[in-house]
Amino acid sequence: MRMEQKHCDATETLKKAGLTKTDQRVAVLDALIYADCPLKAGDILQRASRQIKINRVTVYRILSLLCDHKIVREMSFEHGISHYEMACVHNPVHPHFYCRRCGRITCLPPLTLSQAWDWLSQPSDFSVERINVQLIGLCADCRNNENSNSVASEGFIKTSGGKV
Amino acid sequence: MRMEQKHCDATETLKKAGLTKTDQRVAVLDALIYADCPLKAGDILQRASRQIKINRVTVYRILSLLCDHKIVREMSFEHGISHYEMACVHNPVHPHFYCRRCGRITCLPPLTLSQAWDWLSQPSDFSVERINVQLIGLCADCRNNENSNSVASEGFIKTSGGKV
DNA sequence: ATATGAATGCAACAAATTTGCAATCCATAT
DNA sequence: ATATGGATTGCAAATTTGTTGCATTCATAT
Ligand SMILES: [Mn+2]
Ligand SMILES: [Mn+2]
Ligand SMILES: [Zn+2]
Ligand SMILES: [Zn+2]
Repeated sequence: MRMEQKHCDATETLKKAGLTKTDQRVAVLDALIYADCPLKAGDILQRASRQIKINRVTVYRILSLLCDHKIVREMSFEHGISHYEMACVHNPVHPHFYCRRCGRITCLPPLTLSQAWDWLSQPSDFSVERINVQLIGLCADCRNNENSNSVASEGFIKTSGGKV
Repeated sequence: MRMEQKHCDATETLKKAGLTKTDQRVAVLDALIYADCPLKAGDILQRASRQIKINRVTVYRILSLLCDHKIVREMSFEHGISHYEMACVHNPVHPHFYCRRCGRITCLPPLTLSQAWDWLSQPSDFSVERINVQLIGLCADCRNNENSNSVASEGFIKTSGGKV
């Protein structure tokens, strides 16, 4: 009787996605697989460097690749630093808490929005001051031009969305 | 009979907050007040520069000030660029759509999370691929040290939050 | 009008991320 | 096992976003 795995396997993950296995990719994946919270690119470089030789730029390229393949999720809070976490079956989508003072990010259990808003009043482990809801995907223009190499934003005013 | 205003007035906003009125602050506020979507610092510099002489650094300092006074909201999507919008009575908190291809941000009407998720399936103006929910505030450590000048993150492993 | 603290401009700095290109590696076919 | 060619990586340099220090200018109360 086989035990259910708690974590993904880096090598299997790459194989399933049809990606070449390299030491650097395995090390980056391992850093994310065994992390207990979302990591910055710098965190990942640091952890992967304990295992192998890897360059900062390579970390960014691997993260970009893994995000494209939806193996990894990217998220960005204030102060313009991206954080990354596994997007595998062991780590379904969930909200996050960002501390504006120390910058730590904490994964939260699934919540409805009204439950989330309740945290604004109810004291808890966190003092929630506000909530951002971000829907991410393709706008109508970009959906139509998905395969074209030119980006819709070229040639028109970038910030021309409509306030609803 | 006085008509209801659609927009805030920059001068009044500064006065109400007890902030000195300067040409630069008025120009930054006007850019945000009349924007039809959240703006990047660079967008604001560009728009304000049409009206007055203003330096890049001044834009950042004014935005920081306005955010501290909760006159303006800051938000951050992928690629670590902050966007800003008015946080006045004419623009209550609402979700946003971010196009991962062209980078445009669109303000959305208030939605429950399940309504938001419905957009994932129902084709609409946007192809929603995922939803980020960010709770922002202070963690327990930082709440206790709010007035201390040392930040909790000094001296401990920064990424030590717990995955839930 | 003058004084004083606040706000701004400028230059330099800093951190995160991207790009170009040469060197190296990995998967596949001999 | 070896050769091969495209994919992957490393390194240096550039780009982008945002910050800091300090001298100058501005706003406002006397
Ligand atoms: Mn998480
Ligand atoms: Mn908005
Ligand atoms: Zn904190
Ligand atoms: Zn788009």
